[in-house]
Amino acid sequence: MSVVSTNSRKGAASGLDAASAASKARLRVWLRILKVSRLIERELRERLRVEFDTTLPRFDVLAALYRAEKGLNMSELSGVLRVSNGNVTGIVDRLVADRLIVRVPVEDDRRAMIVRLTAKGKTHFLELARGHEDWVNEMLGSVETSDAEMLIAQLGDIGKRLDQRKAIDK
Amino acid sequence: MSVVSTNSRKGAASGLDAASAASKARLRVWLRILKVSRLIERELRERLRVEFDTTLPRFDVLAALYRAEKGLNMSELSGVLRVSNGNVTGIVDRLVADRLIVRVPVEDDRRAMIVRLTAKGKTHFLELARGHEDWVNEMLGSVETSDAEMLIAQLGDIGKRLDQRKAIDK
DNA sequence: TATTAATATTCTAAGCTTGAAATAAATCGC
DNA sequence: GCGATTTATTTCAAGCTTAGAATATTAATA
Repeated sequence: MSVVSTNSRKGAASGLDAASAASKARLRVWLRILKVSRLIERELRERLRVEFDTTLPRFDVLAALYRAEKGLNMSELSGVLRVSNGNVTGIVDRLVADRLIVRVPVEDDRRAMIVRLTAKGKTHFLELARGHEDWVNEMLGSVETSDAEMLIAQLGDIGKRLDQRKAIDK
Repeated sequence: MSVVSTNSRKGAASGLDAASAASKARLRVWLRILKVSRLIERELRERLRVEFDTTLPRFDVLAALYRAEKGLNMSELSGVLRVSNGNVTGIVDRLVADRLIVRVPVEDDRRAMIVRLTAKGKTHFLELARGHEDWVNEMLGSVETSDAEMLIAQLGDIGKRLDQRKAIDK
Protein backbone atom coordinates (compact mmCIF):
# COMPACT_ATOMS: atom_id res chain seq x y z
CA MET A 1 0.00 0.00 0.00
CA SER A 2 2.44 2.64 1.00
CA VAL A 3 5.85 2.90 -0.44
CA VAL A 4 9.13 4.63 -0.06
CA SER A 5 11.48 6.82 -2.01
CA THR A 6 13.96 4.90 -4.05
CA ASN A 7 14.50 7.02 -7.03
CA SER A 8 17.81 8.79 -6.67
CA ARG A 9 19.39 6.63 -9.30
CA LYS A 10 18.92 8.78 -12.37
CA GLY A 11 22.24 10.41 -11.61
CA ALA A 12 21.46 14.11 -11.73
CA ALA A 13 24.17 16.37 -10.45
CA SER A 14 22.34 17.30 -7.27
CA GLY A 15 19.18 16.33 -5.46
CA LEU A 16 16.12 15.24 -7.38
CA ASP A 17 16.04 15.74 -11.09
CA ALA A 18 12.88 16.42 -13.05
CA ALA A 19 12.27 12.83 -14.05
CA SER A 20 12.55 11.67 -10.49
CA ALA A 21 10.19 14.35 -9.21
CA ALA A 22 7.64 13.44 -11.87
CA SER A 23 8.00 9.80 -10.98
CA LYS A 24 7.33 10.56 -7.36
CA ALA A 25 4.28 12.63 -8.17
CA ARG A 26 2.87 9.73 -10.20
CA LEU A 27 3.59 7.34 -7.40
CA ARG A 28 1.64 9.57 -5.06
CA VAL A 29 -1.24 9.69 -7.51
CA TRP A 30 -1.33 5.93 -7.43
CA LEU A 31 -1.19 5.76 -3.65
CA ARG A 32 -4.07 8.22 -3.36
CA ILE A 33 -6.16 6.33 -5.89
CA LEU A 34 -5.49 3.14 -3.99
CA LYS A 35 -6.39 4.65 -0.66
CA VAL A 36 -9.66 6.16 -1.85
CA SER A 37 -10.54 3.04 -3.74
CA ARG A 38 -10.01 0.83 -0.73
CA LEU A 39 -11.94 3.11 1.59
CA ILE A 40 -14.96 3.25 -0.70
CA GLU A 41 -14.81 -0.40 -1.58
CA ARG A 42 -14.66 -1.39 2.04
CA GLU A 43 -17.72 0.68 2.89
CA LEU A 44 -19.67 -0.68 -0.06
CA ARG A 45 -18.82 -4.23 0.98
CA GLU A 46 -19.90 -3.54 4.52
CA ARG A 47 -23.21 -2.01 3.49
CA LEU A 48 -23.98 -4.73 0.99
CA ARG A 49 -23.33 -7.28 3.69
CA VAL A 50 -25.27 -5.59 6.48
CA GLU A 51 -28.21 -4.24 4.51
CA PHE A 52 -28.56 -6.87 1.81
CA ASP A 53 -26.60 -9.86 3.00
CA THR A 54 -24.61 -9.99 -0.22
CA THR A 55 -21.14 -9.21 -1.52
CA LEU A 56 -19.49 -6.81 -3.93
CA PRO A 57 -18.49 -9.49 -6.46
CA ARG A 58 -22.09 -10.68 -6.55
CA PHE A 59 -23.27 -7.12 -7.10
CA ASP A 60 -20.72 -6.66 -9.87
CA VAL A 61 -21.96 -9.74 -11.69
CA LEU A 62 -25.59 -8.69 -11.37
CA ALA A 63 -24.76 -5.18 -12.59
CA ALA A 64 -22.93 -6.52 -15.63
CA LEU A 65 -25.84 -8.79 -16.49
CA TYR A 66 -28.40 -6.05 -15.94
CA ARG A 67 -26.65 -3.95 -18.54
CA ALA A 68 -26.48 -6.85 -20.98
CA GLU A 69 -30.04 -7.24 -22.15
CA LYS A 70 -29.42 -10.65 -23.68
CA GLY A 71 -27.03 -11.96 -21.09
CA LEU A 72 -23.34 -12.71 -21.41
CA ASN A 73 -21.37 -15.86 -21.74
CA MET A 74 -18.79 -16.65 -19.12
CA SER A 75 -15.86 -15.24 -21.07
CA GLU A 76 -17.60 -11.99 -21.78
CA LEU A 77 -18.58 -11.73 -18.15
CA SER A 78 -15.07 -12.21 -16.84
CA GLY A 79 -13.85 -9.79 -19.50
CA VAL A 80 -16.27 -7.06 -18.49
CA LEU A 81 -15.47 -7.51 -14.82
CA ARG A 82 -11.75 -7.81 -15.45
CA VAL A 83 -11.40 -10.85 -13.27
CA SER A 84 -10.15 -14.31 -14.08
CA ASN A 85 -12.24 -16.85 -15.86
CA GLY A 86 -12.35 -19.39 -13.11
CA ASN A 87 -13.29 -16.76 -10.61
CA VAL A 88 -16.60 -16.04 -12.25
CA THR A 89 -17.55 -19.71 -12.21
CA GLY A 90 -17.85 -19.80 -8.43
CA ILE A 91 -19.76 -16.56 -8.09
CA VAL A 92 -22.14 -17.57 -10.86
CA ASP A 93 -22.63 -20.96 -9.18
CA ARG A 94 -23.82 -19.26 -6.02
CA LEU A 95 -26.05 -16.78 -7.81
CA VAL A 96 -27.62 -19.62 -9.76
CA ALA A 97 -28.22 -21.51 -6.53
CA ASP A 98 -30.02 -18.41 -5.25
CA ARG A 99 -32.13 -18.29 -8.42
CA LEU A 100 -30.95 -14.76 -9.23
CA ILE A 101 -29.44 -15.79 -12.55
CA VAL A 102 -29.63 -18.76 -14.93
CA ARG A 103 -27.16 -20.52 -17.15
CA VAL A 104 -28.58 -21.13 -20.59
CA PRO A 105 -26.84 -23.47 -23.04
CA VAL A 106 -25.92 -21.80 -26.31
CA GLU A 107 -27.71 -23.30 -29.27
CA ASP A 108 -24.86 -23.62 -31.72
CA ASP A 109 -21.88 -23.95 -29.42
CA ARG A 110 -22.05 -26.69 -26.88
CA ARG A 111 -19.04 -25.40 -25.00
CA ALA A 112 -20.58 -22.06 -24.16
CA MET A 113 -23.11 -20.97 -21.59
CA ILE A 114 -25.01 -17.72 -21.51
CA VAL A 115 -25.78 -16.26 -18.12
CA ARG A 116 -28.84 -14.09 -17.63
CA LEU A 117 -30.72 -12.41 -14.83
CA THR A 118 -33.97 -13.99 -13.70
CA ALA A 119 -36.94 -11.77 -12.89
CA LYS A 120 -36.06 -12.25 -9.24
CA GLY A 121 -32.48 -11.29 -10.00
CA LYS A 122 -33.53 -8.14 -11.78
CA THR A 123 -35.75 -7.02 -8.93
CA HIS A 124 -33.05 -7.81 -6.43
CA PHE A 125 -30.43 -5.95 -8.39
CA LEU A 126 -32.54 -2.82 -8.66
CA GLU A 127 -32.78 -2.68 -4.88
CA LEU A 128 -29.04 -3.07 -4.55
CA ALA A 129 -28.37 -0.47 -7.24
CA ARG A 130 -30.54 2.09 -5.52
CA GLY A 131 -28.60 1.62 -2.27
CA HIS A 132 -25.30 1.58 -4.12
CA GLU A 133 -25.84 4.89 -5.85
CA ASP A 134 -26.99 6.51 -2.65
CA TRP A 135 -24.00 5.28 -0.70
CA VAL A 136 -21.53 6.45 -3.32
CA ASN A 137 -23.27 9.78 -3.56
CA GLU A 138 -23.05 10.10 0.19
CA MET A 139 -19.39 9.15 0.36
CA LEU A 140 -18.45 11.51 -2.43
CA GLY A 141 -20.94 14.13 -1.33
CA SER A 142 -18.25 16.73 -0.91
CA VAL A 143 -17.16 16.52 -4.53
CA GLU A 144 -18.51 19.45 -6.52
CA THR A 145 -19.82 18.69 -9.96
CA SER A 146 -17.09 20.70 -11.64
CA ASP A 147 -14.43 18.75 -9.77
CA ALA A 148 -16.24 15.55 -10.55
CA GLU A 149 -16.16 16.31 -14.27
CA MET A 150 -12.47 16.95 -14.08
CA LEU A 151 -11.80 13.74 -12.23
CA ILE A 152 -13.94 11.81 -14.67
CA ALA A 153 -11.97 13.23 -17.58
CA GLN A 154 -8.56 12.71 -16.02
CA LEU A 155 -9.25 9.22 -14.76
CA GLY A 156 -10.93 8.38 -18.04
CA ASP A 157 -7.77 9.30 -19.91
CA ILE A 158 -5.64 7.24 -17.59
CA GLY A 159 -7.95 4.27 -17.91
CA LYS A 160 -8.04 4.54 -21.66
CA ARG A 161 -4.27 4.59 -21.91
CA LEU A 162 -3.96 1.63 -19.60
CA ASP A 163 -6.42 -0.27 -21.75
CA GLN A 164 -4.40 0.58 -24.85
CA ARG A 165 -1.19 -0.49 -23.17
CA LYS A 166 -2.74 -3.80 -22.30
CA ALA A 167 -4.02 -4.28 -25.84
CA ILE A 168 -0.57 -3.55 -27.23
CA ASP A 169 1.23 -5.84 -24.81
CA LYS A 170 -0.75 -8.71 -26.23
CA MET B 1 -18.12 -2.83 -11.13
CA SER B 2 -20.47 -1.20 -13.50
CA VAL B 3 -23.80 0.13 -12.52
CA VAL B 4 -26.98 1.51 -13.84
CA SER B 5 -29.12 4.59 -13.60
CA THR B 6 -31.70 4.37 -10.88
CA ASN B 7 -32.03 7.87 -9.70
CA SER B 8 -35.23 9.29 -11.05
CA ARG B 9 -36.88 9.20 -7.69
CA LYS B 10 -36.19 12.71 -6.47
CA GLY B 11 -39.40 13.84 -8.09
CA ALA B 12 -38.34 16.83 -10.13
CA ALA B 13 -40.89 18.13 -12.57
CA SER B 14 -39.07 16.95 -15.67
CA GLY B 15 -36.03 14.88 -16.51
CA LEU B 16 -33.03 14.89 -14.25
CA ASP B 17 -32.86 17.43 -11.51
CA ALA B 18 -29.62 18.90 -10.24
CA ALA B 19 -29.24 16.52 -7.34
CA SER B 20 -29.68 13.54 -9.56
CA ALA B 21 -27.17 14.82 -12.10
CA ALA B 22 -24.64 15.44 -9.35
CA SER B 23 -25.26 12.00 -7.96
CA LYS B 24 -24.62 10.45 -11.33
CA ALA B 25 -21.43 12.42 -11.81
CA ARG B 26 -20.18 11.15 -8.46
CA LEU B 27 -21.11 7.63 -9.35
CA ARG B 28 -19.07 7.94 -12.51
CA VAL B 29 -16.14 9.28 -10.52
CA TRP B 30 -16.29 6.18 -8.39
CA LEU B 31 -16.54 3.85 -11.37
CA ARG B 32 -13.51 5.48 -12.97
CA ILE B 33 -11.50 5.29 -9.78
CA LEU B 34 -12.42 1.64 -9.48
CA LYS B 35 -11.49 0.87 -13.05
CA VAL B 36 -8.09 2.57 -12.88
CA SER B 37 -7.39 1.08 -9.52
CA ARG B 38 -8.13 -2.43 -10.71
CA LEU B 39 -6.10 -2.06 -13.87
CA ILE B 40 -3.05 -0.81 -12.03
CA GLU B 41 -3.40 -3.26 -9.19
CA ARG B 42 -3.71 -6.15 -11.59
CA GLU B 43 -0.54 -5.17 -13.41
CA LEU B 44 1.39 -4.68 -10.18
CA ARG B 45 0.28 -8.12 -8.97
CA GLU B 46 1.33 -9.68 -12.23
CA ARG B 47 4.74 -8.06 -12.20
CA LEU B 48 5.40 -8.86 -8.57
CA ARG B 49 4.52 -12.46 -9.30
CA VAL B 50 6.51 -12.84 -12.49
CA GLU B 51 9.57 -10.80 -11.62
CA PHE B 52 9.82 -11.38 -7.89
CA ASP B 53 7.62 -14.38 -7.16
CA THR B 54 5.70 -12.47 -4.51
CA THR B 55 2.32 -10.83 -4.00
CA LEU B 56 0.88 -7.38 -3.45
CA PRO B 57 -0.23 -8.03 0.14
CA ARG B 58 3.27 -9.17 0.99
CA PHE B 59 4.69 -6.06 -0.62
CA ASP B 60 2.25 -3.90 1.32
CA VAL B 61 3.32 -5.42 4.61
CA LEU B 62 7.00 -5.00 3.82
CA ALA B 63 6.43 -1.39 2.75
CA ALA B 64 4.58 -0.57 5.95
CA LEU B 65 7.36 -2.11 8.03
CA TYR B 66 10.07 -0.37 6.05
CA ARG B 67 8.53 2.94 6.89
CA ALA B 68 8.21 2.03 10.57
CA GLU B 69 11.76 2.17 11.82
CA LYS B 70 10.96 0.33 15.04
CA GLY B 71 8.42 -2.08 13.64
CA LEU B 72 4.70 -2.27 14.26
CA ASN B 73 2.53 -4.51 16.33
CA MET B 74 -0.15 -6.50 14.60
CA SER B 75 -2.94 -4.04 15.29
CA GLU B 76 -0.97 -1.09 14.02
CA LEU B 77 -0.05 -3.06 10.95
CA SER B 78 -3.62 -3.98 10.08
CA GLY B 79 -4.62 -0.39 10.83
CA VAL B 80 -2.05 1.07 8.45
CA LEU B 81 -2.95 -1.38 5.71
CA ARG B 82 -6.68 -1.01 6.33
CA VAL B 83 -7.28 -4.70 6.32
CA SER B 84 -8.73 -6.97 8.96
CA ASN B 85 -6.76 -8.15 11.90
CA GLY B 86 -6.92 -11.81 11.13
CA ASN B 87 -5.84 -11.19 7.59
CA VAL B 88 -2.46 -9.86 8.60
CA THR B 89 -1.75 -12.92 10.72
CA GLY B 90 -1.54 -15.21 7.71
CA ILE B 91 0.57 -12.90 5.60
CA VAL B 92 2.94 -12.28 8.49
CA ASP B 93 3.18 -16.02 9.11
CA ARG B 94 4.41 -16.57 5.58
CA LEU B 95 6.84 -13.66 5.64
CA VAL B 96 8.26 -14.94 8.91
CA ALA B 97 8.67 -18.39 7.39
CA ASP B 98 10.66 -16.74 4.61
CA ARG B 99 12.83 -14.94 7.17
CA LEU B 100 11.90 -11.53 5.73
CA ILE B 101 10.41 -10.32 8.99
CA VAL B 102 10.45 -11.34 12.64
CA ARG B 103 7.90 -11.33 15.44
CA VAL B 104 9.37 -9.91 18.63
CA PRO B 105 7.53 -10.24 21.93
CA VAL B 106 6.78 -6.91 23.57
CA GLU B 107 8.55 -6.50 26.88
CA ASP B 108 5.75 -5.11 28.99
CA ASP B 109 2.68 -6.51 27.23
CA ARG B 110 2.61 -10.23 26.82
CA ARG B 111 -0.36 -10.11 24.48
CA ALA B 112 1.38 -8.04 21.84
CA MET B 113 3.94 -8.83 19.20
CA ILE B 114 6.05 -6.37 17.29
CA VAL B 115 6.83 -7.21 13.70
CA ARG B 116 10.02 -5.94 12.11
CA LEU B 117 11.96 -6.35 8.88
CA THR B 118 15.06 -8.50 8.98
CA ALA B 119 18.16 -7.37 7.10
CA LYS B 120 17.17 -9.82 4.40
CA GLY B 121 13.67 -8.36 4.37
CA LYS B 122 14.96 -4.83 4.03
CA THR B 123 17.20 -5.73 1.10
CA HIS B 124 14.41 -7.66 -0.54
CA PHE B 125 11.95 -4.83 -0.09
CA LEU B 126 14.27 -2.28 -1.65
CA GLU B 127 14.45 -4.37 -4.78
CA LEU B 128 10.69 -4.64 -4.91
CA ALA B 129 10.24 -0.92 -4.26
CA ARG B 130 12.53 0.00 -7.10
CA GLY B 131 10.51 -2.12 -9.50
CA HIS B 132 7.26 -0.88 -8.07
CA GLU B 133 8.04 2.78 -8.57
CA ASP B 134 9.24 2.15 -12.09
CA TRP B 135 6.11 0.23 -13.02
CA VAL B 136 3.80 2.86 -11.63
CA ASN B 137 5.77 5.58 -13.33
CA GLU B 138 5.48 3.68 -16.56
CA MET B 139 1.75 3.05 -16.23
CA LEU B 140 1.05 6.67 -15.35
CA GLY B 141 3.69 7.96 -17.73
CA SER B 142 1.17 10.01 -19.62
CA VAL B 143 0.15 12.03 -16.58
CA GLU B 144 1.73 15.46 -16.64
CA THR B 145 3.07 16.74 -13.35
CA SER B 146 0.52 19.53 -13.21
CA ASP B 147 -2.31 17.06 -13.66
CA ALA B 148 -0.70 14.78 -11.14
CA GLU B 149 -0.65 17.56 -8.55
CA MET B 150 -4.30 18.22 -9.16
CA LEU B 151 -5.22 14.58 -8.81
CA ILE B 152 -3.15 14.30 -5.67
CA ALA B 153 -4.97 17.26 -4.16
CA GLN B 154 -8.45 16.18 -5.19
CA LEU B 155 -8.03 12.56 -4.18
CA GLY B 156 -6.34 13.66 -1.00
CA ASP B 157 -9.39 15.70 -0.06
CA ILE B 158 -11.70 12.84 -0.81
CA GLY B 159 -9.59 10.46 1.22
CA LYS B 160 -9.41 12.85 4.13
CA ARG B 161 -13.15 13.30 4.22
CA LEU B 162 -13.71 9.58 4.06
CA ASP B 163 -11.34 9.12 6.96
CA GLN B 164 -13.22 11.73 8.94
CA ARG B 165 -16.54 10.10 8.15
CA LYS B 166 -15.24 6.83 9.39
CA ALA B 167 -13.92 8.41 12.58
CA ILE B 168 -17.29 10.05 13.23
CA ASP B 169 -19.29 6.90 12.57
CA LYS B 170 -17.46 5.28 15.44
C1' DT C 1 -11.16 -36.91 -43.18
C1' DA C 2 -7.69 -36.73 -39.64
C1' DT C 3 -4.79 -33.74 -37.07
C1' DT C 4 -3.89 -29.78 -35.03
C1' DA C 5 -4.88 -25.53 -33.06
C1' DA C 6 -7.97 -22.45 -30.84
C1' DT C 7 -11.81 -21.47 -27.74
C1' DA C 8 -15.16 -21.94 -23.64
C1' DT C 9 -15.53 -23.50 -19.45
C1' DT C 10 -14.55 -25.77 -15.15
C1' DC C 11 -11.40 -27.60 -11.70
C1' DT C 12 -7.52 -27.26 -8.54
C1' DA C 13 -4.22 -25.54 -5.26
C1' DA C 14 -2.60 -21.71 -2.96
C1' DG C 15 -3.13 -17.47 -1.02
C1' DC C 16 -6.05 -13.38 0.27
C1' DT C 17 -9.99 -11.40 2.82
C1' DT C 18 -13.59 -10.90 5.96
C1' DG C 19 -16.38 -11.04 10.34
C1' DA C 20 -17.04 -13.49 14.27
C1' DA C 21 -15.54 -16.45 17.93
C1' DA C 22 -11.92 -17.92 21.01
C1' DT C 23 -7.74 -16.91 23.99
C1' DA C 24 -5.06 -14.50 26.70
C1' DA C 25 -3.49 -10.60 29.07
C1' DA C 26 -3.97 -5.88 30.72
C1' DT C 27 -6.74 -2.34 32.83
C1' DC C 28 -10.58 -0.32 35.25
C1' DG C 29 -13.91 0.24 39.03
C1' DC C 30 -14.79 -0.98 43.32
C1' DG D 1 -7.33 -7.67 45.50
C1' DC D 2 -11.19 -9.02 42.43
C1' DG D 3 -14.54 -9.16 38.92
C1' DA D 4 -15.80 -6.91 34.61
C1' DT D 5 -14.39 -4.81 30.60
C1' DT D 6 -11.23 -3.75 27.10
C1' DT D 7 -7.39 -4.79 24.15
C1' DA D 8 -4.10 -7.82 21.24
C1' DT D 9 -3.89 -11.53 18.73
C1' DT D 10 -5.10 -15.95 16.59
C1' DT D 11 -8.37 -19.24 14.83
C1' DC D 12 -12.22 -20.43 12.03
C1' DA D 13 -15.49 -20.85 8.18
C1' DA D 14 -16.89 -18.98 4.06
C1' DG D 15 -16.13 -16.72 0.06
C1' DC D 16 -13.01 -14.31 -3.35
C1' DT D 17 -9.04 -14.44 -6.50
C1' DT D 18 -5.50 -16.05 -9.35
C1' DA D 19 -2.77 -18.94 -12.59
C1' DG D 20 -2.47 -23.07 -14.55
C1' DA D 21 -4.22 -27.73 -15.70
C1' DA D 22 -7.90 -30.47 -17.41
C1' DT D 23 -12.16 -31.18 -20.49
C1' DA D 24 -14.89 -30.61 -24.08
C1' DT D 25 -15.99 -28.68 -28.29
C1' DT D 26 -15.30 -26.08 -32.46
C1' DA D 27 -12.51 -24.37 -36.24
C1' DA D 28 -8.59 -24.60 -39.28
C1' DT D 29 -5.66 -27.10 -42.24
C1' DA D 30 -3.25 -30.63 -44.35
